[in-house]
Amino acid sequence: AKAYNMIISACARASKPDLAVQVFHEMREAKVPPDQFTYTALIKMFARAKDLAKCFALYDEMKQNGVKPDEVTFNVLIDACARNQAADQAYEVLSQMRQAGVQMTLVTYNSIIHVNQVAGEWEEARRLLREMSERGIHRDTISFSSAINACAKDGEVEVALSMLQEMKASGVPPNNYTYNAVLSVCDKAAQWQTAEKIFLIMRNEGIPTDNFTYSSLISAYGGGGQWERAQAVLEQMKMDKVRPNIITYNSLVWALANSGRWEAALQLVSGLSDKAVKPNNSTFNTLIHACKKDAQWEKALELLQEMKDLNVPRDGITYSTLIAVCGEAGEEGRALSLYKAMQEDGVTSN
RNA sequence: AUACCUGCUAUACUAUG
Repeated sequence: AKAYNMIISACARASKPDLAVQVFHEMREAKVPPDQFTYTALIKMFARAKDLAKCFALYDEMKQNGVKPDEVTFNVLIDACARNQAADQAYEVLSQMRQAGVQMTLVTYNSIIHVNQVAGEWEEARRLLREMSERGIHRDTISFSSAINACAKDGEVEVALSMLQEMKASGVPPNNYTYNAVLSVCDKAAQWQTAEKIFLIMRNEGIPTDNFTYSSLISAYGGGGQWERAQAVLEQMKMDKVRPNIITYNSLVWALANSGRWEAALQLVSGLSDKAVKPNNSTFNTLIHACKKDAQWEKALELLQEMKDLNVPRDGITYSTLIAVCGEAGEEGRALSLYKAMQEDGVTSN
């Protein structure tokens, strides 16, 4: 079975699910019984493809064939639920894991905390951190980073900061994921001053900063209308030798737009043509939304044309934003014709 | 070698909500 498993994993890694399934069938025809590794690898593959139904079908098949799901199988199933934002199903898997007498490991806890993160359940995440400690399960950087992320949805900065503090007090080293998570919480909580403070601490501690760091910081500034500080971050990045990517630029475009500086936002994007970074769907959607200010509906339609010219994909957000811009500008007729244009463009609304 | 040796976990951008 090991040889087949290796092939299946290789197919999964290469994102060739059909091939992996084919090998799986050949395995059965060759009368080689699949084992835990086989099923778990396949479940993981469908987890990544966000096909929860297939994950559970394999899980059922596995049990029917008398292959006992082990701790890794359950962890992968929990991860599959997290990726599909199916918190309830994740908890159901957890209870089946208990019923099967399989012990929860560090990764199980981390995966469940990730589920809490997706669901924004910071209280549950905090409880699990405590439970791990009580049960003598070593908590690692991922445990705390995920728990901090669980605070993002509700913007619970105080809780996130206390988790960071406890982490340090427990001797668990924060890394860039940890600090980026804290920055993300500050962003969601609209606390750019706290974000700035955290960023400085991060650098003082010698934690490497990356594009996630800067884009979160830029968004936090943008949320507070601090477009000048947001712009300054881009300069800081150059000094720090971190190359901005399209998301970083999009964050700045959004920060400028949200600060009422739509002209600067447009200028920033035109300036991208010299760089290796190409504007994408989000870039344009943000710019189109920025046209709401001052009823710039003509500019918005120009941007739509530019998207087509540059082969930037349009989506439902593009058109619903355009319709809103035209509608608010008193151009109801255009708003209506945009709906038709959307269908002609092959974009389905939802 | 308590590493590697078939399977598991965390972070950033856009409209509406």
